[in-house]
Amino acid sequence: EQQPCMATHPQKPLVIKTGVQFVTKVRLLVKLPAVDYQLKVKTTFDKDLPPGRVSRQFFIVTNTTKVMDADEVNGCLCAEFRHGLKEKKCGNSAKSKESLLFVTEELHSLSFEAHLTTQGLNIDLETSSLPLVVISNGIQMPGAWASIMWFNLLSHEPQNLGFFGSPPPATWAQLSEVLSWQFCTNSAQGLNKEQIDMLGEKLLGQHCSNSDQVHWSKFSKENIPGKPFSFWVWLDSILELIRKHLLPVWNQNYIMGFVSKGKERTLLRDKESGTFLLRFSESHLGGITFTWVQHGDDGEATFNSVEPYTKSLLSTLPFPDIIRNYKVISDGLVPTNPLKFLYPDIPKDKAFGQLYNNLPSKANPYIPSTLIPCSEMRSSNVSPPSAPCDSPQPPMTPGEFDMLNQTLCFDMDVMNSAY
Amino acid sequence: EQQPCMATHPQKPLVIKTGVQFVTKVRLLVKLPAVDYQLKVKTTFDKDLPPGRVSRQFFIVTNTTKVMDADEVNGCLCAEFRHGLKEKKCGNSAKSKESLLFVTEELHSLSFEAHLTTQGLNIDLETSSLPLVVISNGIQMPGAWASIMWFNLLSHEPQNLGFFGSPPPATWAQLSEVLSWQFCTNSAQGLNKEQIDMLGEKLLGQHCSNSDQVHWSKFSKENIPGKPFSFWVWLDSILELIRKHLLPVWNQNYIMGFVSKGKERTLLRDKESGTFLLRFSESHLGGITFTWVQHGDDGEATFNSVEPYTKSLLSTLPFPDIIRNYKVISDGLVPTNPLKFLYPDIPKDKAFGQLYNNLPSKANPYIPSTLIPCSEMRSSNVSPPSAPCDSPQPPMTPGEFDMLNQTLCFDMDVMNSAY
DNA sequence: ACAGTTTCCCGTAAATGC
DNA sequence: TGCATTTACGGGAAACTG
Repeated sequence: EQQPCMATHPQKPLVIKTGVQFVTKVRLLVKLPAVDYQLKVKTTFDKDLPPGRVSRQFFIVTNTTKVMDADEVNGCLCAEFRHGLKEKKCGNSAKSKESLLFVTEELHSLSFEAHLTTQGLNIDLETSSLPLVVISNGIQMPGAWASIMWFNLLSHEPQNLGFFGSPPPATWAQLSEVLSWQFCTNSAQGLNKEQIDMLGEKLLGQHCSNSDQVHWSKFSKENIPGKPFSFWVWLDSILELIRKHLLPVWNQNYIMGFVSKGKERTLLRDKESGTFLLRFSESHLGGITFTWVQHGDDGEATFNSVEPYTKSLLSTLPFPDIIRNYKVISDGLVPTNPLKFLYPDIPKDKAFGQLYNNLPSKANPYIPSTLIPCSEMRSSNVSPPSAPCDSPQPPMTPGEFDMLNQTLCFDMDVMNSAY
Repeated sequence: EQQPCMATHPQKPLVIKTGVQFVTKVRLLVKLPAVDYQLKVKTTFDKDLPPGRVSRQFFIVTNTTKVMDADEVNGCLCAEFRHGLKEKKCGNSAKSKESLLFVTEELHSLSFEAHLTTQGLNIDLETSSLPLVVISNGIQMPGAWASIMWFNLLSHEPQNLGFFGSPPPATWAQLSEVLSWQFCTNSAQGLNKEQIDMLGEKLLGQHCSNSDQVHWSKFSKENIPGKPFSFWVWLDSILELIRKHLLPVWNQNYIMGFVSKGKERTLLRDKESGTFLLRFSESHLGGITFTWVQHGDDGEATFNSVEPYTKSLLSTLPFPDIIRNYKVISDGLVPTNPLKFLYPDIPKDKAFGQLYNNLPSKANPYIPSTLIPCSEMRSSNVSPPSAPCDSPQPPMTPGEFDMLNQTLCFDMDVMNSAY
């Protein structure tokens, strides 16, 4: 009969940042016979908090009660809150308990209560949110969102706030679908089978299968061997790069993105000189690079990859313009652009032409100046080839993760109805 | 006997931003005979505020009282506060009064009080700050700082908070000294006579003299004719550009900076081809450009200026590297750098060599990529020459504005001492 | 509608705490 | 000491307000 609905961070609901307002909505799903008094909703944070379960306590700094109003759209009773959350600085009571958990693994909840008296009946309504993660800084968002994803993928008990005490593993079939879905919600384009296979190999090693189990720590807590970041932090940095700097290019499907260096060479080897593909950096967070093939006079293939471009550079120079203007300088010669065909054989300007930044060259007393990304070539960097791979397939379709999309709404429970 | 001292924004004391903490220090200048009780200081904001004088009211959100402590350095009694300020949202009482004034022209003050009882004497101590300006956003900082400068340059009544009701004019002699001093506090280099003359002409027209009067509105309130910003906002944008992106270049005296386009040509006309000078943009806020001369086969001089570089570009590519790598592309030819000699005749690399960014070219599988600023040259932009100018002179020395430097301290007043 | 002003909040840097 | 976490706040943009 009551339905709380919530939108916090646009892309990442269920994550709340202290000091940043978030919106909650509660709706009464049944239509009441004309009530002659006001129905008041009260919000409580961590109402049924199991004692000692969480290491941090929070309180709502804004109004916690509100009278329900008729919704403009469908006329049902509705209350919308703008809440703010602050940490209760209690003398480290339960602190250092469960200190193995990150704060991003600590689950909280919002409860909504209303008391209704009508026709001699006394009804208590109560409902609560799906588990929430509270963070204090944006750098904690990737970890927090990983928790939300993991919980909603694997838990069948919405009230189980101790979930991350011993989180169950996911199958690669489940997880890969969620990952592809992340790309769908951040862009117009999910992941295809090749891309998913590359991610699977990265996470589980070669010859992994859909039924293989992925452990929570391997997904989000432990660093990738030899790297200072976890698998999810790496992948999320790419989602952010796409969302902020590569949206048109990614949506056009021009970024192969997830492809091993070995496969990259296999693909490019027998293509025309100047054929290139775009992929994300595996060594640095949020980086994209292009690799092109060049055939020598002897027919031998040379592969070159440019140092990955990251957000700081891409905010100065959009990626299509980089591709358009990139030059290689060989001493004393006129610089040339080695990028001719987007893999497999699309002429560069045909693919990217519409994305170029056509600077209007306003008539002014100054000479316009453009940034040209350039590489000086002396020695050629060649590394060993590797095994071939499967052929493309359409991206996965969203599955049970619909609920995490856009206007995420909680299911509603009437917890208590007496008299 | 008591001395309040204050440091808020490092470069701009006496300006307080709501929601950002600021530090105040009060010192007792006399050494008391060993007191056997604690001396408590109380801070009040706008204590003796003339009714209806200000349109906004503020209050201190932090502790306003503190017990004085022996200072580590010289052992005198001292209290240091970390204060925060917030606007009192009173039902627009005195609002819209004096609405001709900007909030950055509204002066406020901090008062400090202490009560001392010793040897049968009852002494009330009180002192207050120089006028303060309260802002709510960093974009108000230039306007606020203009007020602080103008007040301290021209007022002889530290308590006259209505100063901007009818602010007196300054002579160009006074103002130009203050302006040069701004460059000294933001860098290691003030302004020389040519630079000051150019600023004077910009503000007062040609043939201006040291005794000419500059009005407050012309300095900071009215926009420069044809530009969407005032003289001071323009100059302050350059101070910020220097501080954040050009410090070494400016400190080496390599930036002529303030030079009219006419004078620029006079200087460059008979110099060798490739001689260039650096100056700030007059049309855009916080921009720097270079102009170089090129002599054709007929000996005719051509002048070119590149589109000004601003902070967003300079944070990606440092200015010395721009000068080092700048290229002009004439169709089909090898790009060349037209910048050879820094005016009058310093070989470019001799001047800027030590400031170049020597990228370490770490051994990695990627090919490093550099940004090269390039201009495509088709038509040459030439504009009319103009009158010659004086010769260089050393920068002005700081004058009465010492007090505004770094560790700014208020003078102290014992306002009241009874019994 | 608009300009002056404040609020909001991202993202980085510094501070804090364990 | 190092790492996890929070606080601080500059700066751009949206929201507010007369």
